[in-house]
Amino acid sequence: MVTLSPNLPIALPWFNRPSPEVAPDLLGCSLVRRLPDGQVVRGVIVETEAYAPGDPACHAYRRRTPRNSIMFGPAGQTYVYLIYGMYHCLNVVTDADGLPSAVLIRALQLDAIPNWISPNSKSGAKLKVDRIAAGPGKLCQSLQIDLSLTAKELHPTQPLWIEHRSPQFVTDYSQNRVSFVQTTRIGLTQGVDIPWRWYVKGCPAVSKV
DNA sequence: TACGGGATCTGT
DNA sequence: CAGATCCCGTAA
Repeated sequence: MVTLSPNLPIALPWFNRPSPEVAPDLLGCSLVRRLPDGQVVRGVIVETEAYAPGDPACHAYRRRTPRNSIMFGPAGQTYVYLIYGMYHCLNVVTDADGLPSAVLIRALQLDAIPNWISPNSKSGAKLKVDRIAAGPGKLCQSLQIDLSLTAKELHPTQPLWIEHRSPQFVTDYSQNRVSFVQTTRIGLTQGVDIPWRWYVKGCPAVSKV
């Protein structure tokens, strides 16, 4: 189920749909990060959440502001924000120009622990690969994503892009060896009941609850 | 200009 | 379950 090899990059128009459609379609796709030194890191997307116009949990719910203005733009751009003063979250802007919506990428399945991450936690325990990009904050940490990567096109010429599902994943999904779960979103105070979170069933990287 | 809260994570 | 830590939206 883990994709080690490159697949076809997803072109921008693919993201030009309502976020609740794009979010489940992103499961099984690979998020790819090219670092300044040329190193490329790939991870399979296993958990996503959708945010859309009229949704009280959406950063753009009230109005357009400097921070959320990227969400109003054309689909296929990154929207990165800082949360709790210490973590970053990565979104993909979706839907038509003018409609503020995005998909939060919450977890990745990595194939290896990136070499800039210590293989041991602070308490000394060995980190599991499955948990390195488990959660939106850890995901950005594991791929060195910060505010400098916001408002970038998802394209192979850029520091971030997304690739289509591997043939293996497509087969596994169509034969029900892999399935998705749809449920409510995490960590919100508003829009708590909207079931716009999707994840790959049985994946260790997916948030509990 | 000041203030308070947040799409999180870790250790107690 | 509290604390870390800072940007940004809202109110003044």
